[in-house]
Amino acid sequence: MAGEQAKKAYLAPGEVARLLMVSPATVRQWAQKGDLPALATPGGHRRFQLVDVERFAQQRGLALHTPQRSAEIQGLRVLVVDDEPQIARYLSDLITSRINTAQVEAAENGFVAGLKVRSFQPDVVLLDLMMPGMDGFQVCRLLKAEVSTRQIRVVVITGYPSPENISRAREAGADACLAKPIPVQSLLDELALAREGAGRQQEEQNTLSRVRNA
Amino acid sequence: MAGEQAKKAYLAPGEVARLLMVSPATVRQWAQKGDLPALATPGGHRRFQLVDVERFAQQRGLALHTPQRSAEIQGLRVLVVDDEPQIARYLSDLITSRINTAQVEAAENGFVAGLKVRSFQPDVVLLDLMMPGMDGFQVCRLLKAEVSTRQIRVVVITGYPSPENISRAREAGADACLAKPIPVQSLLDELALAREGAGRQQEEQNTLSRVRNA
DNA sequence: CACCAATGGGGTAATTTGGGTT
DNA sequence: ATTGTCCAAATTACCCCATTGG
Repeated sequence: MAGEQAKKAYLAPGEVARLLMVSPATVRQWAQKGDLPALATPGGHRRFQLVDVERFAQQRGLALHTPQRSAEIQGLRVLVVDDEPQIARYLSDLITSRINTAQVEAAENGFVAGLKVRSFQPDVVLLDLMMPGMDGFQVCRLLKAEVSTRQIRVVVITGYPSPENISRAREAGADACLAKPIPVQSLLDELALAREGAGRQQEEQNTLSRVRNA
Repeated sequence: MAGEQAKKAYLAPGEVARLLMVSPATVRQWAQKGDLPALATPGGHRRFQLVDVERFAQQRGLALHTPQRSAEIQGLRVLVVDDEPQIARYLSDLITSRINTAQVEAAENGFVAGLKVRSFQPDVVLLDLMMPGMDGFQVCRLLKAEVSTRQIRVVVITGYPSPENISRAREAGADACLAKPIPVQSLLDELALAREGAGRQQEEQNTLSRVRNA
């Protein structure tokens, strides 16, 4: 599980405040009113148990404490990087027809790809290795070298799936490597993996709820 | 303590409103409609994550209100886009030696250029027209087509300053066009212009830009 | 034991927010 | 589509001193 929670015996008011996205003063109010169960140190300072905090958040906050991530809510975001409009179009249609919540954008050259990596913030990048003026391996390395883009799943697509190319792609950080013509099922499998993977990056907000609307 | 910009884990509605330059009521509407993802405190108040706000702003083409990042305060930010490391290095050294507050970064290909346009947020882009796999004219058009990048000054550099190239560059939105070898004074003039322009929001729309040659 | 910075407690006032509605 | 207004509730700011944990 994602929980690397080093089970603390108790939480200080400040920690609880950060957890609940509220100021320490507010936590104190809750504790005073008895809404949030608290223990006390000999000196009178409050200590809280994680269980109590979670229960409290669930009761008052609108149920559900599953910290769903963007891919589950907004749909998987896929960036197709290919200089051939036909292929880009084919991939885009393929994906949206199979995963109807997916959002797909295309980049026909390196510059647009770079822009969109930042602005579209894809969960997956489908990257053609052979593009004029662009070294796909280097793109992989760049994406994996930076924290803000490291978690993007990179699926490399190549027309020359030589062992050397595949191994180089892997070394460069690609998460998968598909040969042309695209094996549809494999592609969908990769997207499914990305969809699962997109659920991380939650840190302390496990006890919070996504706001629900009609 | 200069580092007051500590990354907040969450944002309150009011902060988001100031960030997006709208009223709190509007933020509330967006959150209610589900356009802007929100979390909730146990008491029912909404909290937002910076990532979500940024993405939302991006989708709508809104600009985030960054207090002030004028070139006067932080120094001019220059992005050199050239595939020849020597030239990039030469330009970088030239600029930093003449304008000692300037910050210069280089991009050796289109992908890196795209990434850095977003992450480095330059005031000026020095763009080599002739780069493998990258159409400089199109890069101009892309930059000038979007609100968030429109105010970046684009100085095109070309080894073939034919009338046609110059006119095409201008049509594509380049603010200036310099021929190789680079006329140093003209380059510095352009940077000076950018430095003036970077302080204010957009003001005057320079009808045309000058073309300079050695 | 004293010192120290960070944090917490009590209490109250000031500010902000959600919701309904204009 | 966005903003202003009203009210009650939620949240935070402040002041001053005690506790915590080195």
